[in-house]
Amino acid sequence: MRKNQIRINNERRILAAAVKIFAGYGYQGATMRKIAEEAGLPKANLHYYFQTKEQLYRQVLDGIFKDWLAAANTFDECEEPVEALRGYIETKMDLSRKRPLESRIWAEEILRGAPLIQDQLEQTLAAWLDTRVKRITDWINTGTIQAMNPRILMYMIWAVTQHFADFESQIRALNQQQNLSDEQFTEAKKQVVQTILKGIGALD
Amino acid sequence: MRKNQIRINNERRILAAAVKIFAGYGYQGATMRKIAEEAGLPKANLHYYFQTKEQLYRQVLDGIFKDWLAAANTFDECEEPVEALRGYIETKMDLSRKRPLESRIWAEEILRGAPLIQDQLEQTLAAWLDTRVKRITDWINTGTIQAMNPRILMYMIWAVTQHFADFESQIRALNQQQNLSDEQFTEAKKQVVQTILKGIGALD
DNA sequence: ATTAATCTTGACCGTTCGGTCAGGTTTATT
DNA sequence: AATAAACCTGACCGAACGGTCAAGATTAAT
Repeated sequence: MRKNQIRINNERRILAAAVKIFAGYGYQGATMRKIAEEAGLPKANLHYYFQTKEQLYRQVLDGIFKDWLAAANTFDECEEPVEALRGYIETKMDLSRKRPLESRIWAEEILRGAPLIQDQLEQTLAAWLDTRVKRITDWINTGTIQAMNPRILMYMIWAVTQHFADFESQIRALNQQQNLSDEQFTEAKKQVVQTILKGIGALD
Repeated sequence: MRKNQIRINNERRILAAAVKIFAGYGYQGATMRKIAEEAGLPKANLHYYFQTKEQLYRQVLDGIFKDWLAAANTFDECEEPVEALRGYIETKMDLSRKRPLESRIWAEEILRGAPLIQDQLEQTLAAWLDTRVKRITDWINTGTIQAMNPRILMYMIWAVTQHFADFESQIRALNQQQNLSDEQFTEAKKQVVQTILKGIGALD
């Protein structure tokens, strides 16, 4: 069932254009015309590969969701809480840095009440979170880290790491109209890791 | 220059409806028809009080911005860093709890690159932040709290506190399809305060 | 009671939206 | 070389958008 190369190429081009436009304008603000222009294809051609705007948007969301879950590898690979959490926070921060558009699309979807991905949240993401909550609970029970609500810890990590992508324009306005430099971002990453790990009693 | 009571009432009704609709659908997804329906007025009447959709949206944003800055009072009134930061974090958390719609409108505006409020961010908010950064720097210089980048601390506080409003639908999906109860929210607030204050070495 | 100012609204306008389709072109198969 | 399958696209469609306006209703001022 190998797909034709033409189809592969064009679907990729359209998806890449769709990420840019959906991130820049939101689902409602994005138009098939703009996406077609960005992709360098006539609008009717988009509808040949993706029947509707919603289907195109769903495929974009699916790709983001996969990356999102894949970022958890570091978390699972490490035995010790400090290493696991540090790795996970750093991976999420790097993801925010390298793929801010995807983060913003995700954020907007959640902001609107997650109309298209509620099932994925309730099924896949909930199961994903449960597994990690169990690991953290084990650490707490063995006295490796202090007692706390693991879910709230995860919410805090998500909030902070994604903030650097989602609120990039606010941070830029507060940083002399300049995006964070690599040095500034590295400093931020370090401070975020330090504050959270120390905040839960895993450091010092 | 007292405004007529009719005008006062209708402007208030329209603004309240606009907050609901803009928060629920985003700027592009919100329509004057929906806002009019929510307000219980004919669409043409909206245009009598607010010439354009953008002007209505601007007034909504202005109101949010004022609340946003007003939340800083606790921060300024306290001498000690622990009290000041705890008060500010708790106030922002309570704001997220009580006015999630406004938080979401703000978040969406920033997400889209802050096209309408860039000036306010660069002027008013930047000045506001500078003042607080100076206070935190003083605390650091007098050894009351450990060395760190105060701006990053503020970004972390904003990220976490607003997350509970902006990502409410995600948190709900991960909490047995139930919004956080008052007890759960109180626990979250406590843990957020604890983690951040301990994380910057202001506790223990 | 009269006038002026303010408020109300159904009907309408040009534009843009997502989506369709017929008919032509290119590519793959034999 | 012939046929089939896949791909391409300009022109078009009905619906919904933000916004306008003239004419009537209500309120305020004298």
